Amino acid sequence: MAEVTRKSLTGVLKTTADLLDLLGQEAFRAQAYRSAARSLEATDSDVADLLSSAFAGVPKVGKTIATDLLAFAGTGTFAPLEDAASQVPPGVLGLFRVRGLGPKKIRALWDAGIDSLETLREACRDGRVASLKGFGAKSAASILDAVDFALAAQARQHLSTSLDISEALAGALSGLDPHSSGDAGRGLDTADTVRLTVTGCAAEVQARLAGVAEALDAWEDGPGLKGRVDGVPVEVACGPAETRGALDLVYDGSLSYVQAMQAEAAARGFELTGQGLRRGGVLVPTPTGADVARELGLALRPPEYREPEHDGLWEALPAADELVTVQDLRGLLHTHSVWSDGAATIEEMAQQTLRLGHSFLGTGDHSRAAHYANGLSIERLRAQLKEVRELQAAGLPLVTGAEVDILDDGSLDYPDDVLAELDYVVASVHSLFTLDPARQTERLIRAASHPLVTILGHPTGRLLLRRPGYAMDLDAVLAACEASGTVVEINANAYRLDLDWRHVLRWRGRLTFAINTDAHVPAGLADTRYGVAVARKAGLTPAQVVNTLEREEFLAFVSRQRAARL
DNA sequence: GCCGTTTTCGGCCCGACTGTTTTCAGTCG
Repeated sequence: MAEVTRKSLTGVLKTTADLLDLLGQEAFRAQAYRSAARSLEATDSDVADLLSSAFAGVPKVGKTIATDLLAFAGTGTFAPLEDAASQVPPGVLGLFRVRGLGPKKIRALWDAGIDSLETLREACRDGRVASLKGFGAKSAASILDAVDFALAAQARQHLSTSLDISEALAGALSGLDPHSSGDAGRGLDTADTVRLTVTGCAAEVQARLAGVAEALDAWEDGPGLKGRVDGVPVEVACGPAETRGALDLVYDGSLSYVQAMQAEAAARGFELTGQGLRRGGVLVPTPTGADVARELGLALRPPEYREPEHDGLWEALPAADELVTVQDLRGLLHTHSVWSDGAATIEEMAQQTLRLGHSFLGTGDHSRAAHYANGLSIERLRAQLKEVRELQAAGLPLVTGAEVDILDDGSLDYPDDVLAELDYVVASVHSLFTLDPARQTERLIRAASHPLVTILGHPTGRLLLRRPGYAMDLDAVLAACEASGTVVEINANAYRLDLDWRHVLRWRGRLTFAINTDAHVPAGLADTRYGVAVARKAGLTPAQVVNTLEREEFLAFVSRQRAARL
C-alpha cells in the first residue's frame, strides 16, 4: 500500500465519523473520531513521529483510536471504518458531499433505495424525493442543484491536494528532472488529474513509482504512465531530453493554449506533440519550452497566463519575474489563535511566521457574534490586546486585529470605539448566506464602506468544490471597495481561494489586495503559496498587495486609509 | 470514544435558519 499521510489518517477518521452518524450510533462517538481528526490536523509533529510515539500527547486521540491508527499504518485497514463500511453501500458515503444532507436525511434516502449521487439525481427529477416524508418540492430542487455541484466537483481536487501529491511523486522521481505540470502546475485553483513531466523512459518511471502510486499502467498512446495516489488520478509523461520542451508545453496546458500553439506550429510547417517538435517528419531538438517558442518565432506565455481568460491580455501583464512571491509577503494578517477557534497561541503563531521568513503577524480572531467559533466579547478582546502588548514588549512583531462579523444589515459586530482600538480590521460574512441578492449586495457594500474596515474578508464566501459564493452583485461590492479604499482579501486557504483569480484579474489596477491565510494552526501559515498562485494568475505585483509592506509601513497605510475617509 | 476526575461515569457548543410541519427536526457555521 501507499505510505500513510496525515491526510489518509484524518480521512479514515472523518469517514468513520460519517458512517457512525449514518448508522445511528451515539452522536458523541462519531464526534470523537471527528475531534481526533481535527486534532491531528492541528498538531505540528510529522506523521513519522506521531506513529513512533503512538500518538502520545495528541489531544483527543485516546488509547482506542491510537491503537487502531497504528494498525492502519501497518496493514492499511482501519478496523472501526471496516466495521461500519460493511453495513453501508459504497455510494451512500458520496451523499455526504451534498450540501444540505446530513446523516438523518441520508439515512432516509438510503432507506428509500437511493444509494448514490446518480440515483439521487434521478430521484430528485422523477419526484420520488419530494414525496418522501420530511422532504418536499423545495428540498428536492435544492438537493438537485447540490447533487449537480457535487457530481461536477468529484472529478477535481483542491490545489493543495494536487501539489502535495505532485511533490510526493517528484520526490520519487528525483534525478529525472520532474516538473509539476497540468492544472496544478499552472496554479489553477482546482485540478482534475495530477500531471508531471520527466526526462526518461516509461520503464524507469514505473520502477520509481512502485509503492508510491497504485494501479500504474502504461499509456496506450505515447510514453507515459497513469495511476492513482490516495484515489486521485495521476499521470507522468516522459521522453528524451531533446523533446522535453515540447513535452512540457503540451502537458502543461491549458488545452486551449496548447491547441492554439499547435495551430501556430502547423501554420509554420511544424507538428507539435508530446513526442516532440517536427518539421517534415524530422525532429527539431527542443530541450525547453523556450526552444519550442523560438523555433516557431512565438513568444512563450508564462504558465500562469495560459488560461483562455488571458488571451489577448497577457502581453500587457507583468513579466513572471515581476509577480508577487511568498517571500515578498512581510506580514501575515487575518490569523486565528486559541482565543477563538484556532489551535495555537498567538506566540506560537508569531514564532512560526518568523520561521517561515515573514516579518510580522496580525491577529484576527472572531468577534462576539461568532458563538460557534468562540468569538471574543469586548472584554475578552481587550484581554487579548493586553496579552499582545506583553508579547510586543517581549519583542514579538505583532499587529492587532480582528475578523469582525458583518451583521444582518451590514453593520459590524463591534462598536466603532472598539474597532478604533485595533491596528486593522477584517470584516467578513459568516451568516445569512441565502439573503436575496439585492439585500446581500447592500449589506456587503455597507460593510465595505465602513470607515474602520481595512480589509473585506473572503468576499464571496465560496468553498471550492463544495458551495458557490453568496448570490450578490460582486462588481458593485468591489466598486464600493474601490471607492472607499478598502483592501480586498485573497483568502489563501486552499478550500476557499476567495476572491477568485478571474475577478482579481478583472479588477487589478483598481483595487489593493491582501493575501491572507486565515490560518487556524501554525501549519496553515504556509497556505500563502496558494494565495500567491491566485495573485500571480491575476498578474499582481508586490506593490498591489498590502501585506508586502513591512510592519511600520502597514500601520501607516491603515492610518492613511482611515484619515482619507474622515 | 475522549476526558477529567467526586478514580467510574457523566458531559461532550449552540444559536439561527430552512423547509417541513402543525410545533419541530435537521443542518450549518
